[in-house]
Amino acid sequence: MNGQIFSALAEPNRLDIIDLLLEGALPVGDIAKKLDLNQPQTSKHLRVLCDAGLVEVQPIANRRIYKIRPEPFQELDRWLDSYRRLWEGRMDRLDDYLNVLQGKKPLN
Amino acid sequence: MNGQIFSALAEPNRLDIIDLLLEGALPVGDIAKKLDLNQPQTSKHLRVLCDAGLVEVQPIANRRIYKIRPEPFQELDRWLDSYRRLWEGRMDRLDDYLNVLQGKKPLN
DNA sequence: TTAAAATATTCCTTTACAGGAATATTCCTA
DNA sequence: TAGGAATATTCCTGTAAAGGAATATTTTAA
Repeated sequence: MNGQIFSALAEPNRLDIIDLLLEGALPVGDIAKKLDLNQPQTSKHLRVLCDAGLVEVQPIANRRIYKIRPEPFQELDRWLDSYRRLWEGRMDRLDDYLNVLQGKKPLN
Repeated sequence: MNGQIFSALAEPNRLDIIDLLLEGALPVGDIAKKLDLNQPQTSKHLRVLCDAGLVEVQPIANRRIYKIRPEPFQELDRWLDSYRRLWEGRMDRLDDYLNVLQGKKPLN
């Protein structure tokens, strides 16, 4: 799992940008206006999101339209797969650990 | 979506800790040893993970056993739901935006 | 009740990063 | 081709957070 994705999404404004772009691609100015950010910060956040591969740009005339790239979300989804077993109850390794302790089995 | 989760996972060592705990609950010392971290840093990272709700503790004798809490991962999973439409091809809003431009339809 | 093991916390320093303001760049249009 | 709109970049500053070292705390065991 690529940690850069988490870093990019850790910043609240960037998470907002992503959630906004889910509704559709937008140029920088619209993003800034809708989220009440000023333009330079918006561009900077978009830069980070771009570097992390979370969004991509398509220039149209004067503007640069940003849209979400699905790939990192797919990667996140695959990573989460490993954790689904957790809440599907097939795994309570704390109990396992307790058993290890009681059975005196070494832990490596 | 709670951004604290992303912040907690943005730190590489913490992501490693989470991936390690997926294999089973462990006390601090074992985590430190397996990841080649020193003990204080490990405790500090576990603190952050705890505050974010990603892990929980159960004291056993001298030790404190850390294990993953499934809930935040479920939250992440639900959040990702909104994005699954993206890679299922039911959504290419960049095209939508282009149509808006061509059709002179206002964008709000 | 004292020593030692396991863990948590504090203090300090350094670094990364977000925001603000100003400016540079790019591209269209008249 | 000059001006303006849209966007990107740079510089500066303040702040949050990570790592190291030392120390405090808790719990067990003798």
